Amino acid sequence: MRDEQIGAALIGWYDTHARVLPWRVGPADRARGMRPDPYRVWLSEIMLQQTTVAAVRDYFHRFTARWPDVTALASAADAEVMAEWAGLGYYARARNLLKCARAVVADHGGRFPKTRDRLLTLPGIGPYTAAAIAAIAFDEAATVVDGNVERVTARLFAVETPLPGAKAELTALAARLTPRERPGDHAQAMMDLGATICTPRNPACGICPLREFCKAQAAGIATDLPRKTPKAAKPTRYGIAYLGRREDGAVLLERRPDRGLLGGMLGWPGTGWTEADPAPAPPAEADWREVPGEVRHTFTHFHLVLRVETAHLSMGANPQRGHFVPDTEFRADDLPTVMRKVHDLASQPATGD
DNA sequence: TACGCGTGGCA
DNA sequence: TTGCCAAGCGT
Repeated sequence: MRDEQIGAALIGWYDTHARVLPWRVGPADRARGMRPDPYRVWLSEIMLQQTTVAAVRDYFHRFTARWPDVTALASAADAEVMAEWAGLGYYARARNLLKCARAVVADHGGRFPKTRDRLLTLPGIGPYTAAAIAAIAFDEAATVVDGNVERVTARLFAVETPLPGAKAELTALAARLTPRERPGDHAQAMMDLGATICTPRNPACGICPLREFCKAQAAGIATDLPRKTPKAAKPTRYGIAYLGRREDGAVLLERRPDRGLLGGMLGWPGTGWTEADPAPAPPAEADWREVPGEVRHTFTHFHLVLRVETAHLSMGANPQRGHFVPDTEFRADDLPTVMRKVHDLASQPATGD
């Protein structure tokens, strides 16, 4: 009974407070029978994995303008998609995005499968995304569990088990709240609540529609939940990046291997990134000069400090690594952010001292 | 199961 | 400045 009351309070709040988002069909339009486009739901959910709405918005508009449906995306060249994704991070998502689009076209007639279990078989679609697409696009009563739902549920039921160990327990509790009616709106309501009211720090319990049901609020421990097992400290790694420019303005770039860090993306040739001082490894014979300053960047699990060296390369240069990209085709925005920072540092006018 | 995998905003 | 955090997935 209490679970149904919670669901009713949540959906009531959502009907009046739902955020307007480009990939969303609001409750009013939904009531008139409008359905969200599965392609747009899928694309947005992939982009939103571990990524904020603010960061996703422009990327979503560019992708849908350029590739309006899954067939168009499936036909795109790998390099075009990777370049369009540049800056958004977690580049395996972009590689899997293409794999998934091509699988939908090749194996499913260009239409997304409509059930959670079948969506789960597609590249880049895991438990969260499969449930989200099934619920939002196809009205399946799937339980959607992301970081927001974990936090809301942990507080609502005062679960003190630390994450990630509490995942199964929180999923079971979230499943109790999942309704047969409007499961997609319910899922989005849970996530909106977590994003705007039941936030990680300083939750706005005073205006929360679930306040009267919340055990953590009653116990005065809402801010402390969910508990988390502490993470290891990030080490610092060091490397050298080589920005070579030919007489005709072409720059020397290298496509990184599909697996691993920044997989499939363009970057500057360089040394490995190690905790020890890197041994120089220029990609071509030239008079390499160090650029004053350094690039600092932090990845998920380490800090990176990069020295940058530049050189003028002759028209006859035959680099051991990488390939020349003509001046007219090069755009720094096509690079992952750390590589764009290298370009920015090398492009700055000399400071004079 | 635990780790590798980006980036930008915020306190 | 630093660490934490965000609509996870693949291996």
